[in-house]
Amino acid sequence: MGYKHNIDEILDIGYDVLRKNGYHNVGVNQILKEAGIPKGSFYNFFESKEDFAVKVVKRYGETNTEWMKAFFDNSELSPIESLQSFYKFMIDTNETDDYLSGCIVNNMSIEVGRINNIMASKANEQFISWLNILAQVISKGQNLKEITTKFNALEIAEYLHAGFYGTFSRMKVTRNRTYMDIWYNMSFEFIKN
Amino acid sequence: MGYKHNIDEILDIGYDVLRKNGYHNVGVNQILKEAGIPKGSFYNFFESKEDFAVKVVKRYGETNTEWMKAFFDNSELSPIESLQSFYKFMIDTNETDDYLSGCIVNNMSIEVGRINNIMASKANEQFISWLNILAQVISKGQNLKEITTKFNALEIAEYLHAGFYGTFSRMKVTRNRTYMDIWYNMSFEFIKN
DNA sequence: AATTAATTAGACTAATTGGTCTAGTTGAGA
DNA sequence: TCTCAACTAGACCAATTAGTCTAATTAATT
Repeated sequence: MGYKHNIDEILDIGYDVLRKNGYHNVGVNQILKEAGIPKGSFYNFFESKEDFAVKVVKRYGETNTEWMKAFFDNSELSPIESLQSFYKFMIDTNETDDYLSGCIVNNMSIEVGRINNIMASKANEQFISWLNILAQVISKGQNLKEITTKFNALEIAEYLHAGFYGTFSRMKVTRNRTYMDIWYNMSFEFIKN
Repeated sequence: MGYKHNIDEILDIGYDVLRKNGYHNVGVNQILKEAGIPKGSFYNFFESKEDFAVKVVKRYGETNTEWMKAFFDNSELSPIESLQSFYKFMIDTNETDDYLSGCIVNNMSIEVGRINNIMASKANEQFISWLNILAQVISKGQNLKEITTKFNALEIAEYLHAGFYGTFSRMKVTRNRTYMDIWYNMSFEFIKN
């Protein structure tokens, strides 16, 4: 049966709250309220607010890693086409979100990357894990001569995905997808062979 | 003579504090302490903490706009070379800062862009102002056939500069310039004719 | 010299912060 | 069925939050 509350459910709610509002702008009490748990349970599950936030990032990062793996494994498109369809999907997802939240790993990196070593290294971990999946697809595209070989696959992956992060800064203040679409068109024009 | 304290000096100190620590992680009392002013003076000069932060971003943005204008006006390099030297300088600047702070406009966009309309529009204003300067240089480079004409100057400017913002997320958690240098090499390789 | 508005100074406030503590409850294993 | 650790519950705490208020001081204007 288990007890009343479940860590993963709390982490999922925490993901929403932290992604939308950031780290320092959210109090523990707000998390308790949104998750519907008493403080005792929170501190039974997590050592501190920091520990909670790190675990939120970890869970999201790992879930997303699995999702990405499945996405590319199941794709019947060519490598470059599957990459394009991946980023198209990511941009569309942000549209349904009114372009306001962005990516929690990016948000945490910028807000607390400098002042919190544990969060910094956890965010970096997730990013690298995604990067390796992208690099594999890029590598396949290079072998098929779809993608430029001027740079190696991992570099192109980092270029693409961090470039995508740059679009979030613009999106959050312009609140539209204009620049994300420009980024998409230019990036794929540049890396195509 | 004037009074004891000066708004611009407070804003300059505020720039340092907010850039390094973010918005919600800094209290008004900390600003008072670092600037050496009493609370009465702060609330005499600024309506609120938000008003203060917006004015910090405005002042930095405008100062930087002037600096960029002078940088490109005084440059004796060709357009693409002056762009390269500009970004080289920006990367070096972050190195002296131990790669921890980044750009305040980017930081504020990510941390409070979603939840604070005034800050969002002020950050966007500064970004656009920089963008226009970059676009002018890019346009010159396009006329000289140094830079690709596959995309218009403003699009390339936004692509370049927001891409550079993406590098900050990586920098803040990896705390080195590796990815910034990769970004630099790839971006200029891609936009060169 | 008198008046006035701007500025300085910091004590104070109500609300909120992250976190602790104790008491009671639950569920699984012996 | 008994035992014990995990969990639930929320009152409580010291510190901090953004912001207010009143009084004193300063500089410029009349």
